[in-house]
Amino acid sequence: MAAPVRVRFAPSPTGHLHVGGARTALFNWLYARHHGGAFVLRIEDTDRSRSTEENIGLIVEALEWLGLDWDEGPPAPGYRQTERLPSYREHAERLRAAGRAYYCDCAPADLERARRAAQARKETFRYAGRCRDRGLRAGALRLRIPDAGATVVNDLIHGPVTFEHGQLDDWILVRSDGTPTYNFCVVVDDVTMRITHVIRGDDHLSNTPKQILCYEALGYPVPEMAHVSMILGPDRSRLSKRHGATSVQAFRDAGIVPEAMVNYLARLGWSHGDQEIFSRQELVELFDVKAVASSGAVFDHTKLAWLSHEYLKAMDGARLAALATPFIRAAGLAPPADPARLSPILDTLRERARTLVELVAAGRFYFEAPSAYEPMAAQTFLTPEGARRLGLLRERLAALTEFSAGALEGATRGLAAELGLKLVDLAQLSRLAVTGGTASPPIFAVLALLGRAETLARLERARAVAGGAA
RNA sequence: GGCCCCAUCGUCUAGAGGCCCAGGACACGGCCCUCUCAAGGCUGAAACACGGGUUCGAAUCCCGUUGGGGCCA
Repeated sequence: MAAPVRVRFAPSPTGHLHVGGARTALFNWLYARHHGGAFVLRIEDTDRSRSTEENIGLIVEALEWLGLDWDEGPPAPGYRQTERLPSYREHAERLRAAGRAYYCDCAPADLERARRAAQARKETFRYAGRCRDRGLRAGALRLRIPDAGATVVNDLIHGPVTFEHGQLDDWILVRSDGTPTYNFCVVVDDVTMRITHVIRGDDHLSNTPKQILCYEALGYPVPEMAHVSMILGPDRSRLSKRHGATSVQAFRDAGIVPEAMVNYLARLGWSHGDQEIFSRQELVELFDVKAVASSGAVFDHTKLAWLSHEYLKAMDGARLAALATPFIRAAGLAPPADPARLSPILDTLRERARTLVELVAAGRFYFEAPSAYEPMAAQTFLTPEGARRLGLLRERLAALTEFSAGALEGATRGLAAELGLKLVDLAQLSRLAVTGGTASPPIFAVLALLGRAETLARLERARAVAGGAA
């Protein structure tokens, strides 16, 4: 029945993908996948100064990290506004020839004066229409807006939103220097790319009636519109750099799991009952743009970190190893030569870290011996008595035939009992010796994973330090 | 300033007139478990911005106020 769904994401390449843009991209992508439609990526590079190949590459990279693949778009040609100038020119000429647009040569200074005067009178500024019927052959091209009536935006999220034509002015389609304006390019692009649903940020809602009038003047059907609310900072103003890191890249580098980012962004403004965690497949099945909230949403780093943690805990070992390896290297450490050793190590860490960065920090000692001991703990544990206990423990563990967590625990418990100590005394002592700190995964698992030689060496080193402190 | 949007716990939200003296999640407090840290379990505190209507009955509908956001720039 209806034409196949075609949606688009049209970022301007400003150097990074903002999370707000990422969410808009996600909603478009989900809508396309849910309806078996097409997701188009279009680069809005009218501002040539910032539009470099490199910046476009960054957008592409961020979308790929999120797993949002597009059916049409770069690197194929024809999906950048700078490549589509002839199309804008052609549509502008059509409007002019049909009398739906006209040239205007009013001086910017005069217009500015009129704008200020309108504001002083507490009225909406509206172009007075001086050039409407002058039949000029050059200047800025303006769209003729009806004086009476109103245009209704039937927004999928907000419902009908009415704009009186008296509040709209004959906006400029093409500047006097021949460059098309943003609002005009968007209309022409959406029309020529046969976009059926425009899902974009709330900040474009005010421009929508102007665009609708342009569609109508061109004789094209108006696509469905859905205006998604903004993502806000803690002060409830639109989230921006002054609120801290806001780019998708920054979250990736902070070690957020990509699936968690997608899940979080989806849940920001959209919900499905009480469910918090959604697989990508569930998202595609359940997402409906009509269920997106119409109010702004504050970005909550803590909840994102929680979700990242949930994904870290649940993902399979191979995937975790693949995700963690670059972060281990970035920390200046080397993953074990035998890749099979990595998974069990990661398994002891995953429930102790919310991000991949935290994961590496929590497990640093697996990859290098401690270079120092936590001072407070050293003071209480690395004493002459501590040295004696470390020596005994080392002896006991060296005698083990099987260096497993179970055997290690048995031997340590035995020694603790003999010395009249609690297990915790020996556990913390060896934890400090082996990890340099007082918090780690279960110590016997750590020792087993480190292996006999490394464990004994670290116990011995700590014993020497404790002895030397005597 | 004009126009437009928005308004439930600190935050994300459920709620589409009676099921709600408002549910879930994050964060926070307490308890349990425990070799540390986590994880987990139980548990606590925490909201319908305000004022008018409509209705037998409103978080839910209408109007206004206030507050926030966006566009015009």
